[in-house]
Amino acid sequence: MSDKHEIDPLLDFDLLKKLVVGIGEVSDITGVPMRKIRYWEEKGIIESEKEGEGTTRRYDYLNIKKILLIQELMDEGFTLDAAAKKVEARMKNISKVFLKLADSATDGNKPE
Amino acid sequence: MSDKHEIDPLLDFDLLKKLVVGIGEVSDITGVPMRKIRYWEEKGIIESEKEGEGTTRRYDYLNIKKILLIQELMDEGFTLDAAAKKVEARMKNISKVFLKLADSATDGNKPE
DNA sequence: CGTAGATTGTAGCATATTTACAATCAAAGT
DNA sequence: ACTTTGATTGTAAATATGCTACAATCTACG
Repeated sequence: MSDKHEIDPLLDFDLLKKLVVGIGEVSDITGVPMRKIRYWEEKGIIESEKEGEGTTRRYDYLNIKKILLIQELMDEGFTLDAAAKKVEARMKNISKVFLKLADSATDGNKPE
Repeated sequence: MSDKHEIDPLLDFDLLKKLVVGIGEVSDITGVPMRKIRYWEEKGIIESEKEGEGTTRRYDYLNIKKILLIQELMDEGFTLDAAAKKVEARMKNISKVFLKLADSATDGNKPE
């Protein structure tokens, strides 16, 4: 009992967590140019994961969400740093929800 | 009222729907070799989306889930075709759940 | 051994991404 | 007008990733 996989979860968060896309996709999805995404990264605002050593950037759900939020705030007139700071706060909640869902999906059922 | 974005959804399904990854990522995520994925595709079992004309394959959550399920069944001894058929049935439910969540997230709140 | 189903290997070419250096552009200050 | 600062963009050369089309391999079964 409690093998690798329980039954069908409603949604496979284990899989969703692993979905990481390249910078081109992020650009397509968010409408933010690749070049700008790299720039934000240079400034330490975004942090993509790199698999091996000199490989390419990968972005997960949370990264992409963050990019979307920053862009929204800048459209409203915030500076990059201000937007980043504001988003940073919201990301804490967003991450918490996402990771919590992901975790509870992983261990199946836990009383406490 | 009812602009582009409502408030924070718990999860941004609109974004999740758009997450499509390259074949290399799928291979990393699922453990199924790229070559095999392409083979299954040749046989019509998997259908990746191609953006433009001669561009590269993209796989979304549902595609990847399907690949995982087929691999599981084959590990249990099913033939490729049998596994594909069996999975096809399960995918209907899985898709329904996913797309339903995605849709209800998109229109925010709809009585009927 | 022969056959069918399943998978793998690889060459040659096409597309995507990276890094690094530099240029641009708008708004604010003096 | 000139300069500064923050934000963004352009691009070349190298590396990484992916595509197609060919053929080869491997296993189970009669």
